[in-house]
Amino acid sequence: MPHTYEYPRAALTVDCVVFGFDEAELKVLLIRRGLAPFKGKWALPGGFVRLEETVDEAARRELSEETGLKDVFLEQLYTFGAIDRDPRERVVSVAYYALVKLAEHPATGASDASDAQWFTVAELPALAFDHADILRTALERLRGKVRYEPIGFELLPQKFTLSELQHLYEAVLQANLDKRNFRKKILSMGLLLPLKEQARTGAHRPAQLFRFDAKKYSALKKRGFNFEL
Amino acid sequence: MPHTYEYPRAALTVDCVVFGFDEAELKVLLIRRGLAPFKGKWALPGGFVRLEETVDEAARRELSEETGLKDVFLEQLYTFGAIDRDPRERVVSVAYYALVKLAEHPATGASDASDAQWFTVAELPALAFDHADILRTALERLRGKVRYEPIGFELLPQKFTLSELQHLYEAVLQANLDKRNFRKKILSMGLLLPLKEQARTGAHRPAQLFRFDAKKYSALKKRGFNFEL
DNA sequence: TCAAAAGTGTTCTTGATACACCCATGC
DNA sequence: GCATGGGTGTATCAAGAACACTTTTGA
Repeated sequence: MPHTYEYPRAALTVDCVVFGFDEAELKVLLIRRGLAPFKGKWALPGGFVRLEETVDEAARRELSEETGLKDVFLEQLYTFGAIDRDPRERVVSVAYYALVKLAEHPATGASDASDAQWFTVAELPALAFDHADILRTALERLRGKVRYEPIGFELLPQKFTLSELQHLYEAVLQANLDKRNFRKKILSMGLLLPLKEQARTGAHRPAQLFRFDAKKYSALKKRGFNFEL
Repeated sequence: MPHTYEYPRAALTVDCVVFGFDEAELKVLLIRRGLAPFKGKWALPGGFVRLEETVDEAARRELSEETGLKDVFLEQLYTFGAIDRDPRERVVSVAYYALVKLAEHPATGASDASDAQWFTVAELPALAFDHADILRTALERLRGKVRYEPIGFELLPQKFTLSELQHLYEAVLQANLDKRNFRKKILSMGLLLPLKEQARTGAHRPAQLFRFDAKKYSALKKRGFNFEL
């Protein structure tokens, strides 16, 4: 059933930059394209926006369909509207970025998409369309936002050690942080709940486990508190 | 000449939140709608994106056509993609915000649009569509961004006094700032060039005029400098 | 007993805040 | 000469940065 309009219309898509964190490395989830154009090339998960869903819903649906990921942190990033970004026709894409707890999700997702794979952000393959631009924009946003919003926790398991948290920040910000100062600062905010358990991993002293206290954060935020690292 | 597509498509528009600053007041430029829906209501300037222009270009074109404003600071804000934001049909809108030097532009713009008018942000009329949401988002963005990027200068004439600059920040941030501390901080960045002229307005001591040194800022930025107020 | 990561305080420096008076001008 | 906004310096306090050793565990 064809649809006709008085004026020509751009197609509208969503694309998702999915970040994960694993073993001190920041990673991105890419999908190998099975169809032209850019067949065989790696690309961001995404697809067309349907009329009966919001743009946000489209992003969640495509993420779920192409990578199996659900209930993840997802936020709109930027809209890419260059004329020739898709060689076939005019396509405007609303980009999102997602943060997933990599340890709690299967390595490549329960996906019906042919091929999904995590890549270290420092070792990315060539990407289809303008997806390299989108990814760079997402990285800049993540680097900026992680410093003044407690979104880093979205990349860690619910229970984590202070060292894991520090390594996450070091990976995202590409900087070395002082262990004592980092702990002092993050603990002084009172947003980390120490758990009774300890992590026992390897031939070392076991580390205290914490979880992020989201309720306390939203209560503090209302009173004007600002997370800042 | 009708255009036919296999799947139905949303229409794509741009909307612009235009900020100005005048006499210690932050203002927004609105347009009175001449057509249904929301006929007679105030709305943000904006319109449909054409296939032969980028989304950014569409924003600039609509701004020029509806308000007469050209060569202003313009930055993408957010894309609004709720299903029923336009009662006629599915319309997704990429919102922008603009900062204009109000003193250097005519009060209501050399506009072909019937009716354009500046409103104080504290005294806004009811707005068409979801434009109140868009405007609120733009205000939040402006409040956030003005603190860590030197965009406030886009709202002032090229030559300005320190008091004018301070009043601008006080209006945007809705806070009172200490005069001495403000001057110390802003001058210590070395981004304001004192001019030889002085402002002579009223029965007071004339104030030193400055201009923002954009070249110096971009040079410093490359070396890792961060503007922050 | 060794390797490997966990944990812990103090000093110094820097930047933020608070605060009050004289200056130049037009009327 | 007075009203109005322009312009200036210091003392205090809080937060950030730099820095090294002991503890606990498994192998």
